Amino acid sequence: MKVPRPVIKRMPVYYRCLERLKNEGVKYVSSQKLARRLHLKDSQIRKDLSHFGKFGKRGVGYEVESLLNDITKILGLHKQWKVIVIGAGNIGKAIARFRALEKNNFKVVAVFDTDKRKIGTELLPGLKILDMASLRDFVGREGADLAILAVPASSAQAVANDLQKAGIRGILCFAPVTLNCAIPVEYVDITAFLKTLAYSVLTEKYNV
Amino acid sequence: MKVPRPVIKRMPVYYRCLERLKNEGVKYVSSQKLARRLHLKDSQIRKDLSHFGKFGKRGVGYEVESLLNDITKILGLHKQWKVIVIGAGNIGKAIARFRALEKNNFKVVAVFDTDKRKIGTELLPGLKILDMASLRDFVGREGADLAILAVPASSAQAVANDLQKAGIRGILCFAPVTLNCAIPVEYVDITAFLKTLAYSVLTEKYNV
DNA sequence: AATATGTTGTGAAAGCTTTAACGAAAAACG
DNA sequence: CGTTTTTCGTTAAAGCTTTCACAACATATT
Ligand SMILES: NC(=O)c1ccc[n+]([C@@H]2O[C@H](COP(=O)([O-])OP(=O)(O)OC[C@H]3O[C@@H](n4cnc5c(N)ncnc54)[C@H](O)[C@@H]3O)[C@@H](O)[C@H]2O)c1
Ligand SMILES: NC(=O)c1ccc[n+]([C@@H]2O[C@H](COP(=O)([O-])OP(=O)(O)OC[C@H]3O[C@@H](n4cnc5c(N)ncnc54)[C@H](O)[C@@H]3O)[C@@H](O)[C@H]2O)c1
Repeated sequence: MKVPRPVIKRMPVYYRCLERLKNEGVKYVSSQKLARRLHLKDSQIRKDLSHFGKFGKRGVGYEVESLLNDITKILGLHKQWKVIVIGAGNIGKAIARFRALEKNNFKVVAVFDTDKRKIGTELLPGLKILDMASLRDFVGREGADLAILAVPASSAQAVANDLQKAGIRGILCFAPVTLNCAIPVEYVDITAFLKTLAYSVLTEKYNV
Repeated sequence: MKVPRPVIKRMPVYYRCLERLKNEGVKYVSSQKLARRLHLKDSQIRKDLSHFGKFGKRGVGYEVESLLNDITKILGLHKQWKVIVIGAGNIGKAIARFRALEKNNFKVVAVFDTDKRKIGTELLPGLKILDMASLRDFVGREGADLAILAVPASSAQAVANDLQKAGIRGILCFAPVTLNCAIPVEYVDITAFLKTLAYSVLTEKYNV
């Protein structure tokens, strides 16, 4: 039975909130307390979790650490995902250097570019920028599951095609385009977020 | 009458597709052709646009350039938005250097940080990193509408409070937290996108 | 042991969004 | 000039998601 996409999009939000609670030393949390922190309805949280099983204890709530483990499994974060970054420009470098990814079990194993001046330079100890020409070999040899696409919009579709051929199974796309792909794609169009934000500011009602 | 959020989230997608068509020299486009490019239903595009007015011509479609102008107005992109970036780290610098923002009428007017070693250094010609202590003065004096929040999660809420007090009207938040704010906030939690992507890869059905 | 309080999981209702269907308009064509 | 083709804007239906409401269970209290 298919889980609705809005539910899937909220799971990482629960995850990060539980992680925080765990660090704060909180042992148990109710759907109501979670809801207050996340500006959601408690019934929504319970319904969301019910898609995957029963994790709570009536009268008590959810054990923070065990629910966190359950969500980790649900999202598939108990095994490490190997990630490659395509495009060692502004955004590609920022992400490759972002160490918190590893805490979430996403490991950046390589960065690729076509720019001869960049190829061979070291972004982090042990993380050299590789030639796009070696993409297919690399993925075949070292294995990689996901790709973060940080190239100009004009080359995004071509690169996406290469990624699929190389055996990549999912793409996180920063370029402002809609890709034609047979594998899952998530889009992070930052200018689109700003536009949505601009609209919200313009139409905002006086609230809270 | 309130426009549904899913509609607002699609408007920037229409925008970027029309921009592309304009560059390709296309003069007219039908909802069907747009739908095919964007993997949507034509009826959805027509319905979405109908929330804002009548932009098409029966039997013909939409005039690319004029629809682009209309969407520009709808999203409030005909006037320039002054944007400040908070946190001159990996992601903050990448965004401050991202020139395409200006084409969309978002102008990064300042970058702020608390790190004494960074303050005063120049990120781009004419774009110095300023001291957080001068935030309120700056916003009061120069004016700024939106803030891009690129500080560690641990300080995000405190900074958000400062931003509101300074008069900022909307926040684009890269930190993996849910903020308590009275102004509009959009979240860009990159690890959350990766988690959603991981889930999709795991549960993918063999398709297309 | 009985009562009070708290909280989950879930079925049903309400609310919202997408899709289908079609009349009305615009252009193209013979 | 009437007919055909195309495509919009809109109403209504279908489909999906959120919220409500409550029985069932868990613990604490007296
Ligand atoms: N920088 C940002 O803050 C930002 C924000 C939102 C979106 N984006 C988007 O992210 C993408 C990258 O932006 P950026 O600012 O990092 O650009 P950039 O120009 O700094 O970097 C792009 C990199 O991709 C490389 N490249 C180009 N074609 C390639 C190919 N076919 N294969 C492999 N590598 C290739 C270039 O050599 C360059 O190093 C763009 O699509 C942009 O619209 C960037
Ligand atoms: N780098 C990435 O690719 C990436 C991806 C996803 C999310 N994020 C998130 O974005 C945020 C920033 O990430 P980063 O990698 O750029 O971190 P970073 O450590 O490189 O940069 C953070 C910057 O914020 C500054 N800072 C700290 N406290 C501040 C305060 N109170 N006021 C003003 N400035 C302050 C620091 O001096 C530093 O320059 C984090 O919340 C992170 O989780 C980053």
